[in-house]
Amino acid sequence: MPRAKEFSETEALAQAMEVFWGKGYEATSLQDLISAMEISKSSFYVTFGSKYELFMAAIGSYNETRVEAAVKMLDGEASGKKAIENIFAYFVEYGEQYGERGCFLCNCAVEFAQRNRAVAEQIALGMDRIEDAYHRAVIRGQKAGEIPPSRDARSLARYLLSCENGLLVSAMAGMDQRKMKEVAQVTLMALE
Amino acid sequence: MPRAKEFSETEALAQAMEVFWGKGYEATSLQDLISAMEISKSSFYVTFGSKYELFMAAIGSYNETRVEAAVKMLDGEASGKKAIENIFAYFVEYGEQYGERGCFLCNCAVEFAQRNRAVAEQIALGMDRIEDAYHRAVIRGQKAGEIPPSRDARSLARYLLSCENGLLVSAMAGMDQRKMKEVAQVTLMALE
DNA sequence: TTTTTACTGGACCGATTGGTTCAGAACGTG
DNA sequence: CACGTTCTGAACCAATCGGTCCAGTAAAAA
Repeated sequence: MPRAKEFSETEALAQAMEVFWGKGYEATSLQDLISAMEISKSSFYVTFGSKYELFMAAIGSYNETRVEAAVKMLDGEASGKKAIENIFAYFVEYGEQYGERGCFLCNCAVEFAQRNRAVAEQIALGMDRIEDAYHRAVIRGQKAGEIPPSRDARSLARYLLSCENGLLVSAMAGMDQRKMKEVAQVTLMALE
Repeated sequence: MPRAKEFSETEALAQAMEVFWGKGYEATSLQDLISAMEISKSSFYVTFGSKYELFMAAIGSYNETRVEAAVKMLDGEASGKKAIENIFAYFVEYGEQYGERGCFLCNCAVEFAQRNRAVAEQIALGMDRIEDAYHRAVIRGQKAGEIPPSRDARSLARYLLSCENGLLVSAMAGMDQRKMKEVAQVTLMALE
């Protein structure tokens, strides 16, 4: 009977995602990928089909891990306002890490979205999940009296997502942690 | 004596910028460039040196034209608040155009900034110009009593720049014009 | 007309790109 | 052991990459 698999498909995919995240699609060569994934070229093609297919899977992996983690951060906190403050503090604190490579979805949007509908759809999927999580947090905050109920919750959610994107892109453009903190503070005044 | 130049260097550069802006550095081939610039490969290398040097010049060209135009929009309006509202309205209105390719500086930051200091510096140059223009507009607004003087003008300026970046990236990620308008409205409430 | 420069097209370069194929080693199971 | 499967390394592919070089043409001024 069959020989056992020697590498974890999901682990290799996670490694590939890291490379794509850090370098972008075009700048990532097959060599980069198989080196990071620690599999042979043959295994690569047998398992993942092509560079492009792997890339699509990598976005999926990002949605299932990183996006899901952000959503859980937002849903996990009882106080909606606190949850939003926490996640922005997280982005600022890990600004060095995120500053280096930003948000994978945003990066993909910049590099790809206008030329490739399938990529655009995958991106929209992840973005919508975050927006919905912001929305739930805002509603929670409004019910608890932390956030003025006069504001439209959906608009606020989209605003927060857009600001998050802006903050991470700005970090890539060279904004340091101190300035990011300032910007986050101003951003969150919309919840007052 | 010499034969006259048959193509405008600055025009060709502007064409190249358009291509880089639309496709990014890595995805743009020499063929793409010389087709768009309508010059021969030989003229290309004699005039611009290399793909990389052209790219750097293209960022410079962007700073001198598009960034300068934005700065003039912000400085041109007597009312600081109005100026800021106008430029955000502009980004929303031309969201289709910008949605396709966003802000060139942001795109470069995403693709390049972490790996290349020279590119990062060029980007910072343009970003700083915009930030300063926002700053002047905020100060003007505060002096005119349109914007609460209690707010730190520099923080507000950075916030506005970051939100602008976020808005344009979100547009690339698929946000439509209506939602952009909503987000812009929420963003500008920070000036109340 | 000659000189000087601008410009072009095409041949050519080595390197790298993403991708294919295959013989054979490694290994768990029957 | 033998079978069935997984996995690897290397050889190989056509195409494209950015870049160089040059012979030759076009054009304006001397």
